[in-house]
Amino acid sequence: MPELPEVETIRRDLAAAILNRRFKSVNILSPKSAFPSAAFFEKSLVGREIKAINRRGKLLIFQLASAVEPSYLLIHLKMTGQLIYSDKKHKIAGGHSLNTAEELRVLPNKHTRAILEMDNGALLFFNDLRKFGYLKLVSQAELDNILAMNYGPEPLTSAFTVSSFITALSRTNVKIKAALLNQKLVAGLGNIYADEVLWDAGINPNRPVKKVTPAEMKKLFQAINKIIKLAVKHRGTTFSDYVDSSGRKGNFSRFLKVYGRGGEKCPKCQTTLKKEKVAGRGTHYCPVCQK
DNA sequence: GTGTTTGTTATCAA
DNA sequence: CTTGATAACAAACA
Repeated sequence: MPELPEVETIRRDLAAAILNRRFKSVNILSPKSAFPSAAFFEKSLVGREIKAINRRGKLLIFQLASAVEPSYLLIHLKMTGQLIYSDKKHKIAGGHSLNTAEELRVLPNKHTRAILEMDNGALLFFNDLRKFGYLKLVSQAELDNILAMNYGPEPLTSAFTVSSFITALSRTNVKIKAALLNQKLVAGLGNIYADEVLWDAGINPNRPVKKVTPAEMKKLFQAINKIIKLAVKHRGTTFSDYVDSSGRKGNFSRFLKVYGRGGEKCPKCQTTLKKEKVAGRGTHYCPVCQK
């Protein structure tokens, strides 16, 4: 599941590789993965230059040069999306390959939904097993609207402060885990990091937000910044499908304290970790440390 | 055939 | 009208 650290890793690597490059051709293999339509992609993206690659929460935002609309390409990986860049350094079946020998995998594969060719011949593959992810071309106004309507403060930025965090959360009374997954309250957390920050802060995922004290909110705020920062440093977590733009796995999995560890011992108190559904999601926590 | 996996949105209930 | 809880989506695997 690509969450903030995984998407940020992809953003940084892609920016280093394809900034200032133009799209030479577009091949949409799964029409439902491209909005508003495959034909619109062909017409509007070919020849456009990538001016910047930004990120908001889990959303990748490619800014296109020139004032022509649509001026942004949005890519959301949702659960199983991958964005893999190949500059043909290694030649294998089909004429293209990944950059790292140990991760070589023939592309495109049966889950490839779109292929974007750059003006230097490099290819950008959008793979998505479950087809929840998408590519979307939007205007400045549409982007502004999407960001304003759907995204709260970004961790590790000046917009994310203890007081803004507490204020945002105090407007609801859902379970704290559900609040952390709500992108409008804080952007970028998904199921893995929500569980990790709650364990770090010692808060039970089932606690209603209104019963979390200000002191605990502060611990949670600090846990979010600490864990997101560390996860970015280690290039994210690979649990199932996630790989970076070179096809490599993230290195943060070994730092996970509770996610995917139901039945194992709590690193703090040795109690057996629980796994149960909270807010409709598989949730891992320590019944003793997290109150 | 059944249950699981999750990001986001649609739908329903209170 | 608002809020919160849940279903649905898609696809593959155990």
